[in-house]
Amino acid sequence: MAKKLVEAITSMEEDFAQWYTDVVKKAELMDYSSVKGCMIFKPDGYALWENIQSELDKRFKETGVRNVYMPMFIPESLLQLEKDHVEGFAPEVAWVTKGGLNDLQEKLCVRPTSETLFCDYYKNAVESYRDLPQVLNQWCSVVRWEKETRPFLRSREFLWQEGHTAHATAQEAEERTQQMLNVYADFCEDYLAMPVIRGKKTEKEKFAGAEATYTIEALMHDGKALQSGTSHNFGDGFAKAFGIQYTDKENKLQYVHQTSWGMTTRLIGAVIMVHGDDSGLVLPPKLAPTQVMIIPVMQKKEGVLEKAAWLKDVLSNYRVKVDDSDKSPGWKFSECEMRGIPVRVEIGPKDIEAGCAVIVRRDTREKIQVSLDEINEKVGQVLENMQREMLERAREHRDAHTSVADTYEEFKEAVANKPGFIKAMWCEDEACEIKIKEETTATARCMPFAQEQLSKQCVCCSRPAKKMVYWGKAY
RNA sequence: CGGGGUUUAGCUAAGUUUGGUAUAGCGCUACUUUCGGGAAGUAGAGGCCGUGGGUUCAAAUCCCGCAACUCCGACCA
Repeated sequence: MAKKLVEAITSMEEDFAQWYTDVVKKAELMDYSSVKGCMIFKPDGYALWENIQSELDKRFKETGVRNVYMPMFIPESLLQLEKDHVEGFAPEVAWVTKGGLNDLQEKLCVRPTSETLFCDYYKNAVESYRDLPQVLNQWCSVVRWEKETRPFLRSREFLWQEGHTAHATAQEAEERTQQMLNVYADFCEDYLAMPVIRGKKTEKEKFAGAEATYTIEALMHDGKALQSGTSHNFGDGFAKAFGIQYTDKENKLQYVHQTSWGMTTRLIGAVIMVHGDDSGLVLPPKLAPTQVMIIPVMQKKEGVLEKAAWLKDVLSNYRVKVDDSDKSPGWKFSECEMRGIPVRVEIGPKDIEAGCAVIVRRDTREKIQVSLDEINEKVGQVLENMQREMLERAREHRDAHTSVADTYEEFKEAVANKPGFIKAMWCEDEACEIKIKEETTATARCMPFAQEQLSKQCVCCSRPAKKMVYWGKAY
């Protein structure tokens, strides 16, 4: 691990929560606003979201998704149609009760999620099997009146995408649910260099109104888990509550089967906590809004700025910038590191004379002197290596922080002393899940698709085990 | 929503115990010298001391509300 160069950032070891806040501020990703729990995305923070958005959107569209936009308000009567759903969200919705100076006839909630609006739409849009499937998505913000907020991880208004689909058969809905979870998982691993565990939520942890919830779970640097994306299969529950029926080929009325799936700006928090170090943010090259920062040294010397501009041109197939502000080079180096820019190129009179430049990799701080003739190719290699090695390193960290517990004693010991995932068998009785949570604070993160038979007994009650579960403390 | 902490210039803080002209460092502006890991000098600008009440001749300071931020729980993406 590289040594700490910037005093303004608290070290992770000392205080992880403070480290996180320091990085978020120092990397200029966000500011607090005057509305409690609502944050300001600054340009560098919003640029991360824009990149996530465009890459995900591209991947969605490859699977046939189309974008729409629904209203941001939901009439109270509509929200209440599905019982589990309204019970799940009621404690945290914000209400609009006035329009101008007058009370509204029916109060409107600010959407906490839009299942009800999509259902209301599908009720009319779907008549025949020919209208199916409906595979729609929207990019928007939603509001949940959270008690405790943290930048990117939990705010009262957050940005996300929510996909909502309707299908003719249960099987088709199930396939779409899993397909989107895989899109999410591939995106996290390939684009964010963040390894995830794919699995199913327990009954207790599943989404309000869902038949099944699938999740991807990532492990943060401090050993806490972060739910990074979810995909829900609703079966025909919402269809029955909202009356969404179609006529099949045999001219019989059938209920549709629905799914929904979402990812949020919380992913930015995940990237910070998976890859960051004591000098600040570390961005995977594919995600980084600026991939290469050129820092001229002795920039007032004749020819230096010109050479830097020339270099920018040479490297123009990457997202490249020149820092020609009149700060000292040392300042600019630190600034680059705090902001997580993957590659820094130093160019000064000495380099120009020698026909080379120094390239420095953010994650390892490795410095390489390269000839200007081959710098374009070298930078490309460094970016590629960095993307790959960041994923490998995160995977190694996760594996090193995953333990196995056969007995309840081992389990308690692991929660207390080994931050990270704990793999253990479970009988599928909610009583054990609740007991574990109350006694250890660890929750069932997911039942992974890749099941292993660790033992024959439930880690909690010793009755026959049915599922292997990843447990952990979560954000 | 429960428990702690914090709130004074753009940032970090001192000053509050014991009421009496609002301070410092960094940052910012201008100029000069600098420049390979947060450079220096000179001259400037910048504050309703979170907010609303109260006590007092006098409040950053004492008293009572409220709010925001932050951390730990509970809830959640």
